Amino acid sequence: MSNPNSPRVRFAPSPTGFLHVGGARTALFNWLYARSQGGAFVLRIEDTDQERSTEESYAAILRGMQWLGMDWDEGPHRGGDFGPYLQSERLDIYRKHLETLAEGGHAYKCFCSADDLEARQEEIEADEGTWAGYDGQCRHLTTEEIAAQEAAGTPFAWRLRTPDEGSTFWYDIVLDKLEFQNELMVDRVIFKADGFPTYQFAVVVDDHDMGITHVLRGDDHVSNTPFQLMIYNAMEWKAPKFGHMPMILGPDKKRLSKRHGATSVEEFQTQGILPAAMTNYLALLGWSPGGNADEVMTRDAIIKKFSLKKINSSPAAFDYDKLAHINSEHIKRLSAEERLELAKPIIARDNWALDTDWLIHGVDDTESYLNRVLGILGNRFSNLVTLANHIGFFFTEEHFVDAEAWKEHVTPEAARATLVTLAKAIETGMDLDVAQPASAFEEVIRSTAEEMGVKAGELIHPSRVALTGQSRSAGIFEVMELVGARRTVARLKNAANS
RNA sequence: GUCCCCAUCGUCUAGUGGUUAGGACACCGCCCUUUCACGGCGGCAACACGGGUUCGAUCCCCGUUGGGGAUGCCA
Repeated sequence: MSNPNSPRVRFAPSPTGFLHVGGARTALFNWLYARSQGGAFVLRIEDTDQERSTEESYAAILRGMQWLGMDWDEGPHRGGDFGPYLQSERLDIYRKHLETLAEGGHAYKCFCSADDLEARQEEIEADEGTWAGYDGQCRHLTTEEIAAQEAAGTPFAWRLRTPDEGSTFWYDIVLDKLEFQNELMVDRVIFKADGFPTYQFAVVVDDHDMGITHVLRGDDHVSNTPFQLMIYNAMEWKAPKFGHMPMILGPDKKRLSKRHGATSVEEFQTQGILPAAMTNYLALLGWSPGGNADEVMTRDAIIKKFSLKKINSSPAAFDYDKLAHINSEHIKRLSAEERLELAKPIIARDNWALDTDWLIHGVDDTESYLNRVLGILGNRFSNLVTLANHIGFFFTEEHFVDAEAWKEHVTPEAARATLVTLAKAIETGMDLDVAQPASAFEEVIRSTAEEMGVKAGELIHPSRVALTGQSRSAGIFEVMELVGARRTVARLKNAANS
């Protein structure tokens, strides 16, 4: 589908944790760019850290991507012309390119151990100096010295010989011109002593070899970019365009972390957030459709409007309230059929089903029952997880009960008496062997209230809690219709006796 | 410490060298109403500070302050 001129972008997570919102946002912007330009979206796994990479993380990241609907054109389980897409399977490629660098004199062996470096740093700092990073000790080793170290079997890493003068700069898609003085750059390691390339080297090799045209990543990579540019230069490769997006902060403007609440994408899934809503909200963090345009958008609408030029350069704070709002808006805009599909797994999970003995007016199977339940629920359905509390009492006596509401509306003597009176009125005024419509319940309640000389609300509020266990619900007459006359009477009596 | 980035309502943001600085979330009030939610109406609330440039700066430049990032043989 992609032509030679279309962009190729990638998301390159390291499998050292779950897919968190920051990573998901980065992935999303890349994905949106690819989809909006007819380009290719590549998923590459950067698992060059043998210590921290795990299979679980790898699987979790893939799950997160799939849940959010970010399909990749090339990558794990999908293949592609530029594979393999796991860096741990590309070691030969990195070694080959390292050789090129070594031959050109751009890379050199460094025999300094971590302890050596630490000792030198301490020495300098003890003398009030500042350690600015690797000091270039092995830069000028003679062939004899190198031979001696190798003969002694000293482990070594490879470092890039970086330019000492001038500056390295690029025009960032988001941040515009960025420039760094070369003299401040140290010769960082590109190949570790364990035989694996460092991120700095692998990312450059892969982005080049995979034909990546645009690198969109978090701005925590800004200071890595000049070094990577130096690798491109040493390899005599053309560098891709870079775009650094600001990071996502917590509500307190501090770096987003677990203490702020959910940070992994899968946590939001378990909190009942719709993937489309999560995608929508993430897109709004650092990007905007502009002006007074509707913020609530489907994936397709976002793709249509997406533009790199509109990416914000200032960091955004994650707002859980707004996410909840976007989520409810998405649910609100769903058709009855779509809502039904979302709700089905919830009742299936607890084996909730219609019992024909309930004698529900106009309902003959579980699906049509659920459909009616969702119908009277209306816009109170705003989250997949809280939905269970809103509909449980229609299916089971073991439903959620709000203790506070019960204490306030059911426990008082007067309330109990009222419930008994109403239960009797329903028993005598209605045929319990026939399914009854909401209007019939309304009639009984209103006339009973009149006979008692009280407002209908006096009966309605305790009834609501007695039937639903909660002080908030859909219209009580409709609730009674769908709970059925028999169970309604039973619950009113049970509540009065509780 | 050094280097880099950022700065419009509490939050996400739109926006322009001259605007009543717009929208959304949250919050408050009113309406609707059997509760809640929805919906409708209204309200509160911002250009961080100090210098320039300019006839005029929220917008351009510099500085300060604040926040963030980097400074790893992590990615």
